[in-house]
Amino acid sequence: MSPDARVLTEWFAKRARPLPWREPGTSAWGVLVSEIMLQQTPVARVEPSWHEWMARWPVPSALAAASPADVLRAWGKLGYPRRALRLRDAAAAIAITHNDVVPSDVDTLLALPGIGAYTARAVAAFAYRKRCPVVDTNVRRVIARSVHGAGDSGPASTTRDLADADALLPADDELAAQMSAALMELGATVCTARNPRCADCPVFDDCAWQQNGRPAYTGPVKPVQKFAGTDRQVRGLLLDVLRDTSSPVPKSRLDVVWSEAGQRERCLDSLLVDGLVEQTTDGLFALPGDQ
DNA sequence: CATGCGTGGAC
DNA sequence: TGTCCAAGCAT
Repeated sequence: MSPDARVLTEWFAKRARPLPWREPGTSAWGVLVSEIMLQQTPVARVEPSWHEWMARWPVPSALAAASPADVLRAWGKLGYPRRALRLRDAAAAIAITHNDVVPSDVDTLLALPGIGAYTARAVAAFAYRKRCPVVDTNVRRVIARSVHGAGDSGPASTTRDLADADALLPADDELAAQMSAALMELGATVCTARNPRCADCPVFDDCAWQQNGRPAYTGPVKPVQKFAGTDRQVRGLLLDVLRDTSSPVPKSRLDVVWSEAGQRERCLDSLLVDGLVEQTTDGLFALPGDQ
């Protein structure tokens, strides 16, 4: 009553999308960069940026040597730009502490900025081909349905989710890595959040959700994230101004992006605190490192 | 454990 | 011109 490793890995070999960071020969650094970019950002928007980053910063030390301003501009509109700064910080730590080699050990990876439970295990599994349970939103949904027979996954629980995924993995390292990738791919392309394509599912016959009659999700409602009018929108508008200028700007250039002064000031302050914006000695504003 | 953190595409 | 969702993380 759960997805079979052989069935799923054979499906993956035939049907998986040809994503560039999955190509044989991709460096662990390339895998790490892809994983950070893919946190909450769709594949289609990540692909072009990933190619640019790999050409420009092929090793961690190269990214570490770049200015935050250059990194933030290259990040562009992938969203959540703090990820870009943390990736640069992680690259510096890798360059200095690990001889420019991305660690393969989960606990060592977890100690790096911006790398959490998912990303650490994804690097171990996909770059180093380890038997290491990888749990993202796709895997949680696939397990909720195919194993537990529920309509969707409830709130995340790292310990329980890892145990669920671990139980599905075969003993062999390489096969387990393929299985982890296959579970993610299944959730991303077939066992989707809305309108799952069950007719195309390789594990249809082993799916507990099917056998339960596809019950609707009954757990706690996940809160929907608003965007319009939030600080996230205002921060994005402020950063947009600074990404597009080559020299520091007076505050008046920032003031025009949002009419409510209180919120605008709060957002600018938080960007300064986050290290996403810098104020020059003459009181102008710029991306950090833009003088 | 709940929130806040960007952005844009698909319905 | 609304809602949901997308390979999470830090606090």
